Amino acid sequence: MTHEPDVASIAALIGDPTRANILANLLGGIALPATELAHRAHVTPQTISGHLTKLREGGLVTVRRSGRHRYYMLKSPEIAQMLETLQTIAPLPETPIHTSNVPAQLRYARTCYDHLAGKLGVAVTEAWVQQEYLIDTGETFTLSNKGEMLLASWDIDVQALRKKRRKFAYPCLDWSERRYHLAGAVGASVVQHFLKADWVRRRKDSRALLVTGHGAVALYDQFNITLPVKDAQEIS
Amino acid sequence: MTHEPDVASIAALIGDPTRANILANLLGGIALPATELAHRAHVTPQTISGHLTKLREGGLVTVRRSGRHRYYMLKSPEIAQMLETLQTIAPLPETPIHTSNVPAQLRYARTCYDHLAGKLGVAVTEAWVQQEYLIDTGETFTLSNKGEMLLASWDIDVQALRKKRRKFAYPCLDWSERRYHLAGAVGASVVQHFLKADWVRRRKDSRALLVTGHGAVALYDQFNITLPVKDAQEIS
DNA sequence: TTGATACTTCGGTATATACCGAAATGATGT
DNA sequence: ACATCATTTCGGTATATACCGAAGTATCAA
Repeated sequence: MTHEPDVASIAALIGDPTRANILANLLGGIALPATELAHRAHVTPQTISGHLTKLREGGLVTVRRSGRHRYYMLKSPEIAQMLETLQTIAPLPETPIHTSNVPAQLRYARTCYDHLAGKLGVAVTEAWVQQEYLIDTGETFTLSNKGEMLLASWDIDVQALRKKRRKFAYPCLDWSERRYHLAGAVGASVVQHFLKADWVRRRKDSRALLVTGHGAVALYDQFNITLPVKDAQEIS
Repeated sequence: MTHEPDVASIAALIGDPTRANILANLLGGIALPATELAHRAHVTPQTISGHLTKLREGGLVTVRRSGRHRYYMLKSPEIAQMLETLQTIAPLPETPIHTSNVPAQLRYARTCYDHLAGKLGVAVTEAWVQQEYLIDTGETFTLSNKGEMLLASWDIDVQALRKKRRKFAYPCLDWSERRYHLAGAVGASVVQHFLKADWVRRRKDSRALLVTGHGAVALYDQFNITLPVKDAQEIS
């Protein structure tokens, strides 16, 4: 009938609550086995298995086999970006007065597929713009010379990042903060550094991040970033 | 349970084939009455009415009442951009050997919400980049001085466009051509000029555009753009 | 081999919802 | 007032599909 792309089929894939849950979990950027995804979605493994094959047939996720586990992950950064775009226009469920602990952690610091998000992501991005490591051109971020030197000092090969097919650096609207954070190839490599330097650690069971005491000091010393320390930061 | 945005609900909205059809038609940027949408989707008015209220409750479309008609349109350019993003990752249904006439028209020239797309959109964009009206920075388009003068000569207030909250100029991946065309505030005003100058006309029943003979000459004279003329161009 | 774990396939049920026919509402023109 | 057209509401049916229990394959560790 019509020869336009079949938007409906993939939207329908995302449209099921359980599958949306799977995708949201994979937005953490890490590969997860089927059972773990089943646990998080509160359904049985059979059910998750069915959903995963559909997502795979739809081209949204891929599998990597390792022994008797099968690790599922998003197929490409483009898929992740599409999901982020969806998140920005999706309604945020109204927050109860006493917001529970778990979402607070997520709001505090998390990974958004492969870059920093949450209060931490926004704080770092805004500090860098203010201190002119980054230049906000309105639709893109550009690295200043100062910024290039910073990344070079972290052993990040900026030229290699530029050659990648994916976007270099752009502002991604944060759904919890309603402000922009740094995404793209640069954003991804920044998270890698934060993890390597042990400024943040991944929590086991969610895509929330934990800022270490060490990391908090470093962020303050180097970029004058002060974060609210009260939330759930029990690592020394 | 989770406090993340409810991606599933709006994805489910887009996930129904009939509703996706509605949204695709509204991507033409024009407001359409319910009956027209019903006709295009090959369903009865009752059915469309139900879908439209759901889309309205979901915040994807708005209504403008005019007499006994109700004109529906996409609620915001952000919604349009999200749909375009979806289109780029959605599978393109395989084209039959003898591609029918209607999709050929769409592939030839169409509006994508409010800017040019299809072969025409890509041709104009690439010509402008080559002739340095536009500068392709990879993730954004910048207007050169030459480009600013061109738009000024068309009575387009470039400064006013820059002040708008929406993106100024960026490349939008064309689903039919698999190449980029110009989108954003600049793209929208360019279409307005093309229509005002009668270089193109809207077809009544789709978002395909018709290039006038007058327009073809102008495009060739001013930008050295040659378009395949064979397709469905019966206007002198 | 036996037993355990990870995952998939099959079959049946239960729920959601897209669709249409019939009828109500509302606006327009005569 | 009446007839007409655009749109919505209601009720009933038919189809799709998410879910789980049970059983089957595959991998690993004794």
